[in-house]
Amino acid sequence: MHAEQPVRTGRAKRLPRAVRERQILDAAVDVFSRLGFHASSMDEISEVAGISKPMLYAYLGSKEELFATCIRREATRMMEAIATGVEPDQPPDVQLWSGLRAFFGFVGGNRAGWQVLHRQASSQGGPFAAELADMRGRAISLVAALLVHSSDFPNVPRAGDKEAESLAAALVGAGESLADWWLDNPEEPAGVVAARLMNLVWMGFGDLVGGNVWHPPSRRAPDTPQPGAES
Amino acid sequence: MHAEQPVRTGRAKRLPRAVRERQILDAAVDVFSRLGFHASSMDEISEVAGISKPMLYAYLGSKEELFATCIRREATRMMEAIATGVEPDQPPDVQLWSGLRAFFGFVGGNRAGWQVLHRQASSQGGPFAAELADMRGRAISLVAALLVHSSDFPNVPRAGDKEAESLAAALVGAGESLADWWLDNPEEPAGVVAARLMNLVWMGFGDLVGGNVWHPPSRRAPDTPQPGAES
DNA sequence: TCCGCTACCTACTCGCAGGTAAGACTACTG
DNA sequence: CAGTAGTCTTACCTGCGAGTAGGTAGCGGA
Repeated sequence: MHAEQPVRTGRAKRLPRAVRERQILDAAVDVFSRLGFHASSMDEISEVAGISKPMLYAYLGSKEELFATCIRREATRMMEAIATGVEPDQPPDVQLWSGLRAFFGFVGGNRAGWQVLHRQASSQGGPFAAELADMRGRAISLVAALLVHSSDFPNVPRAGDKEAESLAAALVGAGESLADWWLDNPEEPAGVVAARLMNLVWMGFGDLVGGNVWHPPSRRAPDTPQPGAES
Repeated sequence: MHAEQPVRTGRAKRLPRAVRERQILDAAVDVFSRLGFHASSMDEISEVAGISKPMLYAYLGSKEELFATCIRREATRMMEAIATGVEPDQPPDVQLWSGLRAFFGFVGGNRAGWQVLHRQASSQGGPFAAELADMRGRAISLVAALLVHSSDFPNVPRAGDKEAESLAAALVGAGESLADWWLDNPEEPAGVVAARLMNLVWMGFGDLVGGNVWHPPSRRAPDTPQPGAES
């Protein structure tokens, strides 16, 4: 799970600041994800990072600043992964599908990052949750734009945008929760989890219990869920 | 939000143990929900409860035991609220609808309880998360049974149960997330939030962008979302 | 009215973890 | 070979909060 550095003795090798900072952030994400914000000690983080505590403070400031930096880094990585994965000229369901695959692919390849980003950040109050809320807001806007663009909401005359936005919030929330659930049930590959959510939000239970499933255009038989990216 | 006791001076009124324990748990849920587990001090909880710290230890044991007791109490309350709200002889969509209304009704009336139950418990590791996972497991089983009972899953020959269970997990997760989202956007009434999730999971985006919405049987016109229970 | 029990308190101990002071080692530059 | 800038360390201070020792006050029973 987390790479176990051999116990450090004596002085660490001299490295340029940028490299050290990356190492420290990696270590911090690892420790925060395993222990949570409060239970993580700066001593432990510095030990995992292979340096001594004052380096932490010299480079990353206080514990809270360090945590915020972790959150920002992981949030940025995730949004970039999604933005890279989605194909803007496709029909809406395919865009949604590729977005979901990118999202679950990222989570699968960055369990620790997702853990600290979502679970930890949301449980600490104040600026951390705000940081997270900002990222979620961007994701919601993305989905909402997709929905609004893809069709009108004929039955909700004036509130179309708000309606779309809150549906998008529900979807994003479902994705976050399913990702959390996946952390505890890691045996399934990313594509299967993504396909499940895709079916749920695109088809709905009403269709699914009737046997209608969504499937990507022209690839496989309708009844096999898309394997997709591996965990 | 939380009832502000006047600053206590001198000795508290003598009360039977059961009553004190309830007071203490109320105070603990309040403080835990606002500050989180680690940031909450036993001093603060005892102060809010209107008693002195040794009483906490005498009645509720250690801080961890106190927290676990809070979680269990809130979890039990929530499952009871849902079980009471659902009507077993109705068709599946109506059962789901009433379950969702009961759930969001509970959360709306117990913001602090939900906060500590979900956000706090899930972010602390170990036994607390396990406690929560147990409750979630029961909720998932409930929904999965509903799905399996309501119809076959024709396209997934042998894995029907597992498929249903993981869809149920996604739904429960969506509900949890939407409830969290609702904590930060509390202006909407419970019924509207419940109706949104109902539409999402029952109809799916595929229908919704086409203008098809779900509505409770024989109450209103199909195009108005159900206002439902008030916050 | 005295006993004993339960509710309740003040006033501590003590370890842990965030944060820092002050200096030592390395490498580059002239 | 100085001088300087940046890297890195040991060894400490300090406050906060979990948990406790030991004692006081009200109440019910005989």
